[in-house]
Amino acid sequence: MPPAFPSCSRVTLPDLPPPVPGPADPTYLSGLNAPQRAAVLTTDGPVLVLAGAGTGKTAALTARLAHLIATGRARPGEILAVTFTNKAAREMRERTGRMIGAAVEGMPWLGTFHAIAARMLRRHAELVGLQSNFTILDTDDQLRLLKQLIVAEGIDEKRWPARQLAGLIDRWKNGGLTPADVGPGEAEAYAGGKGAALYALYQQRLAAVNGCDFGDLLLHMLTILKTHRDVLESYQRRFAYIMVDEYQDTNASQYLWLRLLAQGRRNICCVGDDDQSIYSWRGAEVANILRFERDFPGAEIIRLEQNYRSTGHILGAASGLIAANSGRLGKTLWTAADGGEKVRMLGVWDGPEEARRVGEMIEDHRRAASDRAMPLADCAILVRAQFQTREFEDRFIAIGLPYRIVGGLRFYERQEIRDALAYLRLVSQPADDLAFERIVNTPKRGLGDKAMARLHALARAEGVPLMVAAARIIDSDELTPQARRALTGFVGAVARWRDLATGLDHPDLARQILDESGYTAMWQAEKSADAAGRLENLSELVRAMEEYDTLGAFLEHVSLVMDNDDGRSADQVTLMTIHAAKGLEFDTLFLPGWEEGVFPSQRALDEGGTASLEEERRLAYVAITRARRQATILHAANRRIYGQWTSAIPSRFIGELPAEHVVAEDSLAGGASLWRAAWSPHEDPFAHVAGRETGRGPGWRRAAVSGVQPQPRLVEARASAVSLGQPGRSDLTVGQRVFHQKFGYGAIAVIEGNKLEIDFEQSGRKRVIDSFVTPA
DNA sequence: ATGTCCCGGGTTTTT
DNA sequence: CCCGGGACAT
Repeated sequence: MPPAFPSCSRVTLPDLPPPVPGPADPTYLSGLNAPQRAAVLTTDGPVLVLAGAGTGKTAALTARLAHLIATGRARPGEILAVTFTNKAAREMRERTGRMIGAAVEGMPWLGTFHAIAARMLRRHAELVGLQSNFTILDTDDQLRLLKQLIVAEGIDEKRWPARQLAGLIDRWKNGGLTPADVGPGEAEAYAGGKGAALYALYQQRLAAVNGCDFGDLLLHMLTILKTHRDVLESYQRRFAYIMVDEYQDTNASQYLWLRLLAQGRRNICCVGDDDQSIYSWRGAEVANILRFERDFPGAEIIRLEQNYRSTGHILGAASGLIAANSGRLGKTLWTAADGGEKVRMLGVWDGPEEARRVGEMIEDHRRAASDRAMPLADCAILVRAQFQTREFEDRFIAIGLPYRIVGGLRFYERQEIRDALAYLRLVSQPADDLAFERIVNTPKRGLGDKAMARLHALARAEGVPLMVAAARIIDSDELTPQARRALTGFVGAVARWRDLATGLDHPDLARQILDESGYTAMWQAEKSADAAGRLENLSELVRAMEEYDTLGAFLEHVSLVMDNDDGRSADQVTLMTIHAAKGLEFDTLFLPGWEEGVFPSQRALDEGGTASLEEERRLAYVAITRARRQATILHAANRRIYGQWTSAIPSRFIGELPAEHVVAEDSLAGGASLWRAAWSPHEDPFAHVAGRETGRGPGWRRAAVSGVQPQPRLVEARASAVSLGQPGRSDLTVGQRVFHQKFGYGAIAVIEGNKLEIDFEQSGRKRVIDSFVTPA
C-alpha cells in the first residue's frame, strides 16, 4: 500500500458552500470560493493568508483591495500594498483597476518594498544625512566604490574580494543592521575584523556622494521610523490597511519596517506560502511567516487550498515531494480537476541528448496543436542554473525552434544603459562621483590612470566632488596637455548640457548628450555582434523617457522599476531558471537536469545542511507546480561540467515523487530512443573510464558494433527540424552578409532549403535556420 | 593609453 | 570548457 498523499485525494475535500455568489454580491466577489471570500471580507485586525501554489492568491488579494475601497473602509491613499516585484505590483494595479476603475490611479502606496521605501525616504532624506534627490546606486557602482575603499585601506583585494564585502554588507542591511549594530563576531568575516569598519566607511562615502544602495532604502527608513516618533505616527495614521504579498520572502529589515507601520491600527494582511520560500540566500526569512501569530496575537489564519492550476497528478507529485520537508505550516492542496496525465520521467545518456529529446517533444507538441496559434508560448523549460540553458539554446538553433531566454541582464543592468544613465545622472547631479568616473573616459578621451589619480587627489584634498575638482584642475598645469585638453572638453560639455537641461525636454536632451559625447558614435564604430542591439537599447531608453515629466522622475523609474518584460506574446518556447518562473504557469513543462549535484546543487549539498536541502526541495516544488497539464522531468547519466565529463545519479527528489503520480517515459526497453543519441565510438565520453562496458543494455552493444551514425549530429539536425523540406527564402544568396542574433555578422556559405551555413566573423561556421537571420 | 596573456573561478538574483 | 579581471608589455 503506497503512502497516502493528501494532495488530490478527493476524500479530504472540505465541505464548502458553493462558490457561486448570491445576486446581491458585488462583482469583485463573484467566482471566489469560501476561503478566498473570507480573505477578502476579513478586513480588520491581523490576517495571515496561507495561499498554496495556484490557489488564486492574486485574485483574492486584488478583490480585497477593491473591497476596502468600494465599501469606503479606506481611501486609495490610505492603503499600503507591498509586493516584491514590479510585475506583481503592476498586475495588482491592473486587476484592481478592472474591478473598481480609476480609483487605483490614486494609490501611491501600491508598489514594491523598494519603490515605496524610496518614496518615503525622499521626504525624510535629511534625517539620515541625504538630500532628497539622492541617487540609487546599482550593484556595479556599489562594487567600484567598495573596491576603492578596500585599496585605500591597504587590504589585498585578491584575498578579500570586493564582492565578498558587498555580500556581507548586503546581508547586514537585509538583517536590519547599521554599522554600529554589527557585532565583533560578524565583522571577523572579512579581512580579519575590518568588515564593520569598512561598512561604516562605505556608508560615509555614500552620504558624501548623496547616494544609497537598494538595501539602504529600507534600512534608512527603518532608522527614521525608529528614531522619529512623529514620522512613524504619521505613517501609522495614514495607513488604515496594510497588505503584503509573498510574505515568506520578507527579510528582517522589511519585516521590522512592516511591523512598525502596522503597530498602530493592526490592520495588516499578509499573504504567502512557506513552501515557496526560495530566497533565503537573499536574506528572506521564512521564520517571519511562521511566527506571524506570535507577532500579531489574535491573528486570523486563512488557508487557500483549492488549486485551480494543475491536474491531480501534477499536484500529487508536488505535494508528495514537499511532504519530505520539516517545519511546514502545512496545507492540504486539492483540485477539482481530473487526474490528467502523470508526471513523466525520462532518463537520457547525456546533456546533448537531453536537449535533443526536449526539442523533439516540443515539436510533437507543436504539431499536435495545429489549431492553436501559439503552442510554443505554452511550453517552458525550467532549469536550476543559468548555464543549463546553453545546451538547449544550441539545440534549438540547430533545429530552428523559436525560443526566448528569460533572465540574464536586466535592461538597466546593461553596460550601454548604465553608461547613458551615468551621463544623465552627472548632468542632473554633478556631485555624482560614481557617474563621473564611469563615463569620463567613455568613449576613450585619452584620460588614463595617472590623470584620474591626480584628479582624485585634488578632490580628496579639497573635499569637493570630482566634477568640481576637474573644473579646477584644468586651470592648472597638473595634467599633461592631452589630458588637460580632454578634461576641459568634457567639463565644458557637461556644463553646456546642464544649461540645456532647463530649456530642452529630457528626451531631446538625452539624444543630444549621447550624440555630442560621442557615445553613440562609439557603438556605431564597433563591429561586434551586439553593437546593433546596444544602439537599439539606447533608442529604447530615450523613447522610455518620453513617458516621464522630469529627468529625476525618469531616473527613479529606471533604477527601481524598469524591467524588460517582453511578455509571452510571440510563439516561442521559454527557457528560464526556476527562480525566475515563480508565479508563472505553463501548460507544458520540461524540467531537465534532475541529478545530484545539479539539482539539488552541489553547493547546497556541500554546505548549508538540511536547511539548504529543504530550500532546494521547495524549489523543486515550485518547479513542478508551474505546470498546468503536463510536466516532464529529465535526468542525464553523464554531464560535462567545466569541461569535465562526470557521471551523474538521478536526483533524490525523483525518488521522493510518489510513484502513483509518475510514469517512466521510455526506458532502455525502448532502446532506440536512448541510443539514437549522438553516440559514436570516438565520441564516447566515457572512453577513458575503466570498466565502462558494464551495466550497459544491449542497445549499447548494437550501436557500438554496427558503428552506425558516423555523423550523428548532422543527421539529427537535419532530420528533426520541423521546418524540414520547407522552401528557403528567396532574398538570400550565397556570399551575402547577414546578421544573426546570437552569432553576429557573417557571410552565407551554403544554402540548403531553409538551412544556411554561415561563416560568422566572430564564431566561425555555424548551421542556422534562415528565419533567424536578417540581411546586413 | 591601450592591447595581449594568464589565472581563477564558475547557483539561484524579486530591488 | 569559457568568461572576466588584473598584470604585464608596447
